[in-house]
Amino acid sequence: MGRRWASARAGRWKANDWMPDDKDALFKVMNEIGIIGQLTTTLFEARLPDGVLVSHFSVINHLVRLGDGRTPLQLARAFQVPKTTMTHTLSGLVKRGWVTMAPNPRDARSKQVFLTDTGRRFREEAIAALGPDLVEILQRLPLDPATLLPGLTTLRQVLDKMRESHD
Amino acid sequence: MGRRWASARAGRWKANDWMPDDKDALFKVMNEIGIIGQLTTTLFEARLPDGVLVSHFSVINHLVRLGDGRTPLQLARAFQVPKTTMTHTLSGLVKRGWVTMAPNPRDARSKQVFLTDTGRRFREEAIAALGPDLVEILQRLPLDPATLLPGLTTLRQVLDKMRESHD
DNA sequence: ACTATATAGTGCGATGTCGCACTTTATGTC
DNA sequence: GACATAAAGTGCGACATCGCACTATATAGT
Repeated sequence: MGRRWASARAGRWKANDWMPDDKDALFKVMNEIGIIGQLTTTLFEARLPDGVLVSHFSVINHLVRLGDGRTPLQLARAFQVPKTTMTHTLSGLVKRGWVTMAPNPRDARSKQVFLTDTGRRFREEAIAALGPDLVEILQRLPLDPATLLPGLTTLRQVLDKMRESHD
Repeated sequence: MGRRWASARAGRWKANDWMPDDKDALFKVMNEIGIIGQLTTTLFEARLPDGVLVSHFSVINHLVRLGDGRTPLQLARAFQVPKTTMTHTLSGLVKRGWVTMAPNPRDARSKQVFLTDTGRRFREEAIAALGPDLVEILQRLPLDPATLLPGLTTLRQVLDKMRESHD
């Protein structure tokens, strides 16, 4: 299972305790994001079959949306995980019969990942299983999630660019 | 190391592909949040000494901000991790001399976690080490992070409440 | 007081993540 | 074409996370 950890949600912090306002605000934003990401993962994973992780769904979902036939390395890059991790994740998908691996005709070192019908069906069911939770969140949330999206996307793009330029 | 995985950042999705607008927007928000959380963890961990994880910093930071003397279980709850995970994390902190564990005088089953001077110094250094990255993000970010904070906090609170009411 | 149940912490085993090193194949240089 | 270097994928080992089961202690009901 996965990733977790940010600052505990239990405490609201005072600004200017140890940082200027804007750094402090950014730090808090990243904190909240870490916590939300953790809670989201837990929530979603509870709706998936036993032993199936968000990583599995994410790869299948990616292949459905952007097309299969991708190589393992392309997938690893898309998800920002080491190739060994992708190897492991893909082996789980193969074991469950949700994808098949074929040699890549363009490059004998490489492979291609293809979806099976069972794999597509798994995605449909996972999405359906998550639906009620999304509805409940929307009911309780006193704001339109769409208002958050542009800012988050911008932040993600900035972080992505930094990652590229740093390594 | 830790948590990762969301949908790959590589593709922007069309609304109404398979969900009504608001569900789709919420799903995208959670996706972006997952990716940002992952990138943030990677970034921060690169600034920490070898083998030191965000989990270590988070616990120390929590103790500095909200006061030490907490029990391991209180910490586990604050961070939403199983108690076994907290046991493991704390053992790492003890090993590095950043906290000490003492029996809890109020409850002989329990313990209390106390910061050491070295532990406080580690926190200072970690924060200092992260500073330049925060500055760089702020320079590249064409918006004030403070504008994101209220919405994220609200979303986190909703998810927190749901967790409580579900289990 | 006695007993049943709940709680705090931990050891252990299973599994996910990821760095390192290796094999196989591609690419670039001469 | 021969050779050095790079890239794709995987085996292996280290380690983090976490469920299960266990011990020790507290609490509740009688």
